[in-house]
Amino acid sequence: MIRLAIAEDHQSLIDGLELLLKYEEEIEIVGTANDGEELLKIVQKKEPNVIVTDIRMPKMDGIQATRLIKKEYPHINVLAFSMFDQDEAVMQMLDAGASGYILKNTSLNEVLKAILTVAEGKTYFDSNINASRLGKESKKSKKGVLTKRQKEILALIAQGKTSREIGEELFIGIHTVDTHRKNMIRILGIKGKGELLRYALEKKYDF
Amino acid sequence: MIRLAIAEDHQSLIDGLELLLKYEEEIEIVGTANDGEELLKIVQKKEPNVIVTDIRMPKMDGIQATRLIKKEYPHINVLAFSMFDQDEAVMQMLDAGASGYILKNTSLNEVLKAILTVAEGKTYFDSNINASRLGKESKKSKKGVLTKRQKEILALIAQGKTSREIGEELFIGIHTVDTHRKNMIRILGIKGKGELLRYALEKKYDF
DNA sequence: TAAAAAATACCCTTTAACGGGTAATCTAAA
DNA sequence: TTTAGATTACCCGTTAAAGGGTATTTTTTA
Repeated sequence: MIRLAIAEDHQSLIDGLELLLKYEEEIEIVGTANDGEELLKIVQKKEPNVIVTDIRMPKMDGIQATRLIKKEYPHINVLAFSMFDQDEAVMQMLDAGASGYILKNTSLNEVLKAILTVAEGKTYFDSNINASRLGKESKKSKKGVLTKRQKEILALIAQGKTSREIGEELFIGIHTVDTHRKNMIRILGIKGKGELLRYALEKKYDF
Repeated sequence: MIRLAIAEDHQSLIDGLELLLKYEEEIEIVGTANDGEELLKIVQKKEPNVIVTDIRMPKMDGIQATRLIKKEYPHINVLAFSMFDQDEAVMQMLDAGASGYILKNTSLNEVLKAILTVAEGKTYFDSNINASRLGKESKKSKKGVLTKRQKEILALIAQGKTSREIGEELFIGIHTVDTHRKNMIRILGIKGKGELLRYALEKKYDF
């Protein structure tokens, strides 16, 4: 029997999942939440064994929530459910302990398949996610998380600052900023002119 | 009888709506789309009388799609379904001819109520939307600063496309795209390398 | 303490995106 | 129907950023 908890800030999507799952006899929805903090409460009270969670949520994002949950309840299988397929989000979610990752632009049937798969302790990844690319990066860069300095620079990039301005602000050379840029591009597996800025800006909306 | 078309880039949400509506005898879903262009095709082929559409979608956003649809088929009632409650998006959608506006973080039941309401030719607005504030704003903001073509190009810029790619997609020269870029920069009063991309991305999430 | 990771800095080349013009069509409104 | 606005297209030059390296110093961790 799957005791499922759902965390997702769009109530309409939760309602849809509930409609889908209420005919699945092996699945019982023990609770739903609209943010990460609510999810934690449900986990404590209702003891689900599978969780479907959005990444970007108010109050506490899915990554942080997953990390805390897996620390206390390592047996719970977490399935990430996100709008975005950015490598970093996937890797962070994996690092936090998630067993699967599906995108919102897939069908509910695939969601169901994913839930059943992770419930068995297996992993499930959306077909749109390039797992090999992830694997490659994750070996090289381990967690795929940017360093403190890199995040600092990324934040300034998101503010529209140029390498020169960033260098002045952080008291480092323009070359150094450029090196950080290039390293981030490599780690994140992105390419093209404005992609890093895009990433920097979208990141806010990702998590 | 309501002949309903749904446009929404998250298939999971479409599936949820379908599950909800399949028990409503007065509603028939005649088609679903994952982007604006698909929606236009469905409208032509299936002649729905009510449309539920996301605002932010690939290829063509819901505002543009609504505008085109209302021009050809003014009897169709359009219900906007969006993540965001920013005034500008609501106003643009109204200006495009939408009859209602609901947020994704509402329940599916409210979605159903909204569909039934707009189907009767009435208007339905999410309780989170301050209608009076909208009226005040819409007077002074006229119609939005950028032209149709410019917005089209801006949307592609937001997708990270280069001028070359945009030109290819719209069957115009790279110089033309650059001219549009420069005109937008001038009109919007921005400056600097990535500012237009920044603006494009911010705009996108405002909808 | 030795090894790994992070942060610093420079080299080179290429390219997309400004910034600043000019101008021909084409479309729609006055 | 004239005129204004929108769309198309090109010229020049400049610059920030990316893509490819290499390399030193500092900090952290095993």
